[in-house]
Amino acid sequence: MFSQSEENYLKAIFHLQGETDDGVSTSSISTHLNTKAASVTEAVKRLAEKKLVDYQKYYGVQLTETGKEHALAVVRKHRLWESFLVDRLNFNWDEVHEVAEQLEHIKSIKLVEELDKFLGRPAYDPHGDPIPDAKGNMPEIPRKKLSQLQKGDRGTCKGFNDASSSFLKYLAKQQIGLGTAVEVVNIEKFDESMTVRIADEEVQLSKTATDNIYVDP
Amino acid sequence: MFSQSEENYLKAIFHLQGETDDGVSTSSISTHLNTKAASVTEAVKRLAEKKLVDYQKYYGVQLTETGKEHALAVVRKHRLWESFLVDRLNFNWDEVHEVAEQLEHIKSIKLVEELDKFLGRPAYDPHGDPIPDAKGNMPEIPRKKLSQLQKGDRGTCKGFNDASSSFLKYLAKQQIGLGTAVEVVNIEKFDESMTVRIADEEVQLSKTATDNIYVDP
DNA sequence: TTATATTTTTAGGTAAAACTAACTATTTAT
DNA sequence: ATAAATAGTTAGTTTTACCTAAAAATATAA
Ligand SMILES: [Mn+2]
Ligand SMILES: [Mn+2]
Ligand SMILES: [Mn+2]
Ligand SMILES: [Mn+2]
Repeated sequence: MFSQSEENYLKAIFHLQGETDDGVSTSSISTHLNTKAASVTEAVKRLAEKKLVDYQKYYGVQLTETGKEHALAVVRKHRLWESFLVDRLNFNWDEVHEVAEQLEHIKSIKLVEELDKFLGRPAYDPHGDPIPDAKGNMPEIPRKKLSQLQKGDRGTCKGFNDASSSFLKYLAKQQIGLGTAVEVVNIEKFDESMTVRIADEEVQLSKTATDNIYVDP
Repeated sequence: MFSQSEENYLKAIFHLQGETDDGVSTSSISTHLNTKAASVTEAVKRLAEKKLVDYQKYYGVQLTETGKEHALAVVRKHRLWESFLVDRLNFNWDEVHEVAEQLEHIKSIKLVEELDKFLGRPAYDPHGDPIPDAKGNMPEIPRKKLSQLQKGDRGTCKGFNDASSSFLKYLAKQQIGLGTAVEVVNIEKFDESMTVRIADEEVQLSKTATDNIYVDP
């Protein structure tokens, strides 16, 4: 149906689209996928041709309904496979993302359905991200970036951006995991770094780090 | 490391090489992979460049030691995934081959090792084919094509060529499976079709069918 | 042993997916 | 409002992987 490259673009656009409803820029896609903006322009033209995105020159792209459906199907597979690797094959949560990047492109509706059943229809992946069901629905969990909290705020870790294994290893070292309670002790003005209390221990977290930690306030 | 296309060529050459030690023809590869001979010529040049095959113009290709190792790694993955699909995900043996054709290209040594462990290190896949171990060793099971038996010979089914789902469905309908005892009742001269006895029932099998059934005489 | 048939390779194309360099449109700052 | 900076597109290449048609080599048959 669609190529791996096309699926990667759809997924990237889906993630970058977030809440806002204005177009996703080619440069943000190129950063996300480690390609060059010129390559993205070509790619989105092909996607527009196939009615997977709406594309307006110089004003970015947006997924069509079909495009979004397919992106969600890929996200579903990615998160199910990550769950499989951690829950059944003894992988650590910090070493599954790369493999899931490959597995998410396997084409077989039956495989996804049976895998989901086999895993007991998990609602969240190992990084706390919700797993869409076969129809593309997923629980809207209220969560913020840790970086959005103010001094004095408390919250519980609900998810982490799993794109980098080194980040997840770093979290493990800091004793931060799903469900960990955090309290913002201080925020440095000049670099937005944060001091947080985790079970009586105080740790320093960079803005880069707090941007990739999701909390339920 | 190697592309899906390259891996498919290596696997095809491995299967076509069989016992004989003369070169595999480009046309046989093209038939096997549903491509054109011209495409194969180009592909084997690339493989020869990478020292995965020895190629002599007009005289076919042979896998190098490295090429064979990699082919066996792909075969190992293919058969492990088929086992996973049948043993754990409720797939039928006749619907796993196509999916395994995709899964065999996933690159992760840990994944293969953990999958193997998870499945209890199976020795055979659902079609009776031996699964190579991590080093590429697999049991040399003595087996012949059913088509090689003579009138009056008996044997036990030890494997089936799983490339076509329709063939496996046909076998199921004829009540032929792994371990089934067969006796050659008659062979027609003109089309080499065979009459075999299976548990008191007599069935007619075409040469195409008997070429794809392996037996232990 | 020559002629014919078959197989294989070469030559020339196409399409996807990437790249760099150059150009153009939009945004921002003066 | 204009100029400079930034972002985005176009043009021209490259590599992989396929194709068809034509040419060349090998195999076979008279
Ligand atoms: Mn992931
Ligand atoms: Mn994840
Ligand atoms: Mn198979
Ligand atoms: Mn098999």
